[in-house]
Parts: sequence; C-alpha cells; structure tokens
Amino acid sequence: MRLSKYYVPTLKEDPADAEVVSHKLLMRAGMIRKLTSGIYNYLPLGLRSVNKVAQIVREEMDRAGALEVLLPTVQPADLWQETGRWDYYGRELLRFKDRHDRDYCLGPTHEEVITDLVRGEIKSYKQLPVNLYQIQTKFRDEIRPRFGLMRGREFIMKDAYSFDKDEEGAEKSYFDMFGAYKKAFSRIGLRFKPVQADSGAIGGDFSHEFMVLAETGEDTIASCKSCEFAANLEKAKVVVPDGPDMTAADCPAMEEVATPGAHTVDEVCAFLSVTPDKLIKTLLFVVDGRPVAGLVRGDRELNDVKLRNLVGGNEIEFADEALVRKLTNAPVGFAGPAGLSKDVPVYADSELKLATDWVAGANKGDTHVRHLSLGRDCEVAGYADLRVIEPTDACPECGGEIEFTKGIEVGHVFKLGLKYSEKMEATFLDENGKTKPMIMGCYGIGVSRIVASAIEQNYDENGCIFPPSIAPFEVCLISLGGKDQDVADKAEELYAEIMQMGVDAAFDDRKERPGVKFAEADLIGYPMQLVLGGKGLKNGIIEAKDRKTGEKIELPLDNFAEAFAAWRKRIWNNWGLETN
RNA sequence: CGGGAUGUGGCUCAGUCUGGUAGAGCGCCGCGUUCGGGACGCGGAGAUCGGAGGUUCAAAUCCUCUCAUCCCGACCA
Repeated sequence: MRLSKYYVPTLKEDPADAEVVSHKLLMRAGMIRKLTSGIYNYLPLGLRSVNKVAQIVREEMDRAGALEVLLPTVQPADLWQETGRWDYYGRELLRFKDRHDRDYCLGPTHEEVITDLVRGEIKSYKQLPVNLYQIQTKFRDEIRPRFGLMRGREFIMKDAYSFDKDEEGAEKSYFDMFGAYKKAFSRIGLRFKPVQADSGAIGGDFSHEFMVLAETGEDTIASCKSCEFAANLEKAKVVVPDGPDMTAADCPAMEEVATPGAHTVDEVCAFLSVTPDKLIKTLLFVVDGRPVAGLVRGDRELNDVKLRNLVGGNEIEFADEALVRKLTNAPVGFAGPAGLSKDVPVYADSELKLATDWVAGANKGDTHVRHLSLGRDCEVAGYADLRVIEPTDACPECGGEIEFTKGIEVGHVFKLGLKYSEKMEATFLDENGKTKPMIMGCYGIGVSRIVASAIEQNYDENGCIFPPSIAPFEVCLISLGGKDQDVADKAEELYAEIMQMGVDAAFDDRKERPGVKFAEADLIGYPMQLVLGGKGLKNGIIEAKDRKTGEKIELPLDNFAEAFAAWRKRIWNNWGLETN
C-alpha cells in the first residue's frame, strides 16, 4: 500500500473528548472517527486491524469445529417476548417499530435468534452437537458509553452458541471454546488471563472471562501468586479461617446507645471508640422486588453478586431511602439486624460467626446498639460467603497469597444450560425417542474492543505499538528520497520485493519531510520500520527499527529479502508470535 | 437517571466575568527556501460563535428554553 494514495487523517493533538489512551491514539492515528456518542466510523487503517483480529478469531473458531453464520441485526420483538427478555432486558435494548407498527430491536446479543434458527432445523440427537458463530455488529444502548472503542454502544463482536444433547457434550463444547480462546488470544499477541467469572444461577466453574492485563482496565482480577487461581473480583470466593462458632457465646445484654449524627462506620467507630471490625454493617437491598438484608463486618465490603446468587435472584439493587425508612423506622445509617422488620430476611457473612459482642445500628434514628449477639438478639436466615475478597485474604484454592491486577474483559465463555432451549422449546429426540431440551453455551469475543485493549497494553509517548499480528500493516517502508531519485527508485524496488514476499507493508512514498514520516510511523505503531536514506543507499544498507524496543539495526541491501525475513522473524518472536 | 462541565473555521483553544466591526496555533490552498525526528517566509481560503426565543441602539458575551458532547456516580457481555 502506498501512503501517497491512502487515507490516514492523523491528528497532532489529543481530541478533547477522549479520556483513555486507546481512544486518543485511535483517533490521532486516523483509525477511527466518532459519528455520535458511543458510535464510531472505522477508517481504512482501523478496519485493517479489526479485520486481522476477526480473521484470527475466525480461524480458531473454525479449527475448533464451529461454523460461521451471519444473523440479522434487526430482531423481532416476539422472539424476545418468548424468553421474557423483552421486558427484562430494560433500556439497554434499543427498540423501534416498523411501518406496520410491529416491534423490533437492534440485537445486543443473539441467543433468541440462534435458538429460533436451531429449533427449526435440528430434531435429532444425531445432528448434535452443533456450534454456530458469527462476527457481527452489536448494539447495546449503554447508559453511559465511554472510552472510545472500549465501551461503545455499537461494537463488533464474535459470538458463538453451542448446542449439545447431554452434560458431557456441553462440558466438552465449553472447554473446546475455552481452548480456542486461549489460542486466539495468544496468536493476537496480548498478555491475557482467563479468570473465573460470575455464572449467576448456573453455578460451578462454567463461566470464564478472558482479561487483557492493562493498568487502565475497568475490571479487577484477584489472582494467586502460587497457584492457577484467578477470578473476577465479583466472583472470587473468600475462605473464612477456622475458628469456634461464637454466635451462642456469652455476651453482656444488648443495650442502646445514642449516636447522634453518626451514619457511617467511621463516624460510629469514632463516637464509640471501637475499631471497624467490632461493627456489623447492615445493608438493605431489593432483589427482584423483595427486600433482603446483608451483614458484613464494618471493615469489609459486601459483594452484592454473592448475595443475589445466594437468594437466587436476577436483579439486585440498593434499597432507596424511602424503603430504608420503612423497613428500619430510621434514616439511612442506622439499620441493624436486631429489630428489623420481619419481612426482611437477614443473611450474614460467614466471618461474623467468629465473634460476638457487636456494635450495630438500632433501627432507630441517631441510635446504635452494643453487646449484640447474632445468635441471641436476631434471626439470621443464613451464613454464607458474602464479602468482597481483599488482598490480605488467602487464596481460596491453595491458601497462597493473593494479588490484584487490572484487566479489560475481551472474551467470555458461559454455559447457558437450558435457560433458552426450555423457554423456546429447542428440543430434540434422544436415542430413546424422548424429547429433550438442548444444552446451550454461549461464547463472546469483543473484536473491536481487542484493538483498543491492544493499545491500552502497548503504547508509549510517541503512539501505538501494535503486535505484528494485528497491526494495520506489519511494516512501514519509509523512503527519504525527497529529491534523490536514486533513493526513491531503490525504495520502489524494495517495496516490490517486500510485496513479493507476501508481507503486509505500508510504503511511505509521500512528498513529506522525514520528521513527519517518522512521527507518523511511530504514532500509527507499525511494529517494524524500514528507513532508506541517501547515506544508507551509498553504504549499501537500510535501517530497520523495532517499534517496541526502539532498537535500530542495519540490513544489507544486497540480499535484502533474506536479511529482512530473518529480522522480521525475530520481531515476531519477540512478541511471542510465529510468522505466518 | 442524579451531580459537574463544555459547545467559537477541519482540530486544539483564547475572547464571555465588565455587551461595541470574531482571534491564535495546528491543518488546508498557492509561491519560494528547506529536506534524517511533526521546518521557515510570504500570500490566501475557511465561522450565520450548537439551536430557538428574549433584553438592548448594539449580543459569542446578559436572560429563558432546548439540543449535543464529555467527566463522576448508579448500571453493564
């Protein structure tokens, strides 16, 4: 590709509305342009990267036996009504009507459509398993799109759906995808980690997220320094250290104490001169419309996903101020487990069994209680792991040390089970002629998000640093033959040679000053730069720069193809990649 | 949806408080010089100051409404 005939509108300054590096650099390198909030145009360079990611994903999906299809973006409401998601999915689902006043939506995901397709075609266990995937544009009307391609409303995603006749098959499909994902992300050249994720009502280890490790990630991962354990913060189990059950132990009679104006844990502690670990924090939630209370120690954080899963709910949110008043007869800040409305089941974090004589809210304005015993003074519906893991906690699998890292979710594998097949009657006849629902799994990869996360993980003050596997072009050949026709001619010759090798090259043959060419090559982040100048030509060499390390070497012009091939191989290898 | 902020040539911003003929840098076009890390000189084009209404002799500037975008929060594969 000749840059003189290409379209790369670079920017010298950061766009005003970009916050994160990937957004700034994608804009500055002329790869994307915003059309409207959360919706972007992909320019030639950006599209090339997206397509390269998609192609790697496609190859690994095919290799794993999945079959590519293409499903519509516009979906009829009645399918969504079948699964109940038309009502449940909420504002994120962009709905509209056609000229006949029929309801439609833009697909944020395709479980309904794929299940509908399969149920019409597959009737026998002999046709199973089947795994269908597509690479396509999704639309989710995010409450708050941000960070450029990282969290857009419209984005490109690969989604796959597997259908199996039994549990063993479903498990195999799941782990086949898990393996394919590892291969795909490795080939893309990103540092990533599969982590256990929340699988809602399904339970077990049948949900993993693939995280690209980057400082700027929105998610936090808890991982073990000594074993393989890694989990999303919301999923990470907390193991309570052994100790005697103190819920029935002796404790002075509970008494109320006035704590005027003390709402927060810190304020109460300061007022009563106790440490936060002597306090019980009582948090009121609404799960699927019903109130629930969760108890954790004053110095801990309650994990709402764990509480939601414990009570088997779908949607959990904090009780609003009015509800708190109704349930506790007090303003926010004075809720406690003792004397709470009987309509509210109280669940306590397991850790609370290990001590007694607590301080807690009194369900009365400006008042707390002390000497509270959970066994004596309140009714606890159950004890369970309810809190968020902390770096000081032990690894739940091996007891080792835990560390926290930031990550960007770029893939998710999930066992769906019968959720959709039952509701939509996607059934088949088994070996015994019995009708059974298919067992499903779904597997997503954020294709456009990967391009952004590659930049989040690899950039410097001069611009992007793309892995060669997904760079818009692997190499940029820069000709400094301004008025030196010999240089220009030789560059042409080299370009032809590189093209002949089948290498993806950009040829900077523009009439620009050298500084401009260098700066733009760095900004765009071609992993390899070849610079041919007058002096080099005279000395029979061309300069080769590794964008990642900045290392420059000289390649001989005699035998250029061979020297270049060897250098190129080294660059790929340094990224942990194989040349194709 | 709550809190905060911003809308001025293609881009980044000044000008708004204190109303008086719309600015700079970058980019773009032309000419010349320059040519190994985003050059320089000269000459140009390009803006109904987000939109609507109002106050005023006069509005980018003051008032009202509205739209859009961004940030924080809640939310989210």
